Amino acid sequence: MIILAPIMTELELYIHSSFGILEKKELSKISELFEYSKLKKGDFLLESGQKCNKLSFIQSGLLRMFALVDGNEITQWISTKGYFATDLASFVHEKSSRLAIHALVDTELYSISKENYDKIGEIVPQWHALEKQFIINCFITLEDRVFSHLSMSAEQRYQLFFENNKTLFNEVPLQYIASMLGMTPETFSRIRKNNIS
Amino acid sequence: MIILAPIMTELELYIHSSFGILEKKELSKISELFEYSKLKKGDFLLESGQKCNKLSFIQSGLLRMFALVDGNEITQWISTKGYFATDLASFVHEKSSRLAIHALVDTELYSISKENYDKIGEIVPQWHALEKQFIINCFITLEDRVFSHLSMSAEQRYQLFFENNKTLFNEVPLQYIASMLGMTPETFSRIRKNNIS
DNA sequence: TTAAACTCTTGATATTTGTCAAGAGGATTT
DNA sequence: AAATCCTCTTGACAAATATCAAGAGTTTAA
Repeated sequence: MIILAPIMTELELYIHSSFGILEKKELSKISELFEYSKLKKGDFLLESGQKCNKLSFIQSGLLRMFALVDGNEITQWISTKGYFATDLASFVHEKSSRLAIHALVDTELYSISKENYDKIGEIVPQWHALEKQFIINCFITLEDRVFSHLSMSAEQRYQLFFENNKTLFNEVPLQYIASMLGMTPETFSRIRKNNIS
Repeated sequence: MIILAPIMTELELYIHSSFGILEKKELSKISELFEYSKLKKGDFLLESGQKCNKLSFIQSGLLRMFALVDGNEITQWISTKGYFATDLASFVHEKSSRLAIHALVDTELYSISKENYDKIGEIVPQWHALEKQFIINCFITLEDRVFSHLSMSAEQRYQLFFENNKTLFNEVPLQYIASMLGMTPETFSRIRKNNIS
């Protein structure tokens, strides 16, 4: 892969903010492991039932992960620029995915195969520590999310999420956010009416 | 710490099943990093607001993690023999804990400090791989749990959990399981009445 | 071994949230 | 520019779940 300015920016930013500056040589070695691709709005990165054999770093755009349950789309998560997207269970255990991933807008990705992913740690030993930190943070985020379902009403979940993700509300269909928060679009709409601000 | 038979059994079992047999010397070095302790039923391993500065391996017994919200105890999780218990957010980021952890029955623990925990990887390099695997599995478990709140009714969550955790139902007050599944004890009781088996 | 404290259940009722149906406004396509 | 599809809203109603209150068994503690 040719090292493009964009990936240097986003990925570098990510790595830099995590464990400082790397040798240019190392950074280029890492970025060579990734493959650039584009998705048009609506394109699928992963279809339900497939094996998710790559991890994708979002250079720009938005991805939605969802599953089909009884004819209803359940939105698990929406991933934004600067984050990774994958079905971790499928990626790690090489089993078919319950989730589909599609692009909510035109999206640029840098994707890495499982095989290449394992090479990162060989190139940059600090990677393992970063990776661990990253997964732990994902874990904590999910723990908070479970907690919100145990202790909060739909309205409270809405308010908390709105405070922390205001920009997302202008970027994606609200029905997806509703689903992600565990409520119907109708309930979501009514809650919004009571929270005009 | 003197290496007792019990920790050899449970911890060894855990490590063995994960990455095979270690040199006895290494295993003993690891277990020396842990400290044995006992909790009586009702004793607290961690009180809400404290920093959780250790990770505890449960040799025997049961621990419940919960938070107090508006005077209601929200049970986040119940940990059993052979698993670790900690407030990961507090342990990793050294901030005060939202959760309290107490013993539901007399419980034996092997606890390790953050400082000593980091030494494990120095003694057994494979530890990092195991640790990563472990955290990922926890992540996947939580992801499934979130999914259950997005796509399932209280009754379905009950049924799923019951199928996978039948023994727990005879070991702990059911109200804790109800809370952990995100419903009141009354709803839980009514669901059980409809699921006599 | 009695009293107190838990734990679970059940009923009556209130609240929250979902379902169904219809329509308005925007965006996209032809 | 019209037709079509999306997206969001709203209303009426239904279903799921919570709340409150009381009571019956159990367990725990004095």
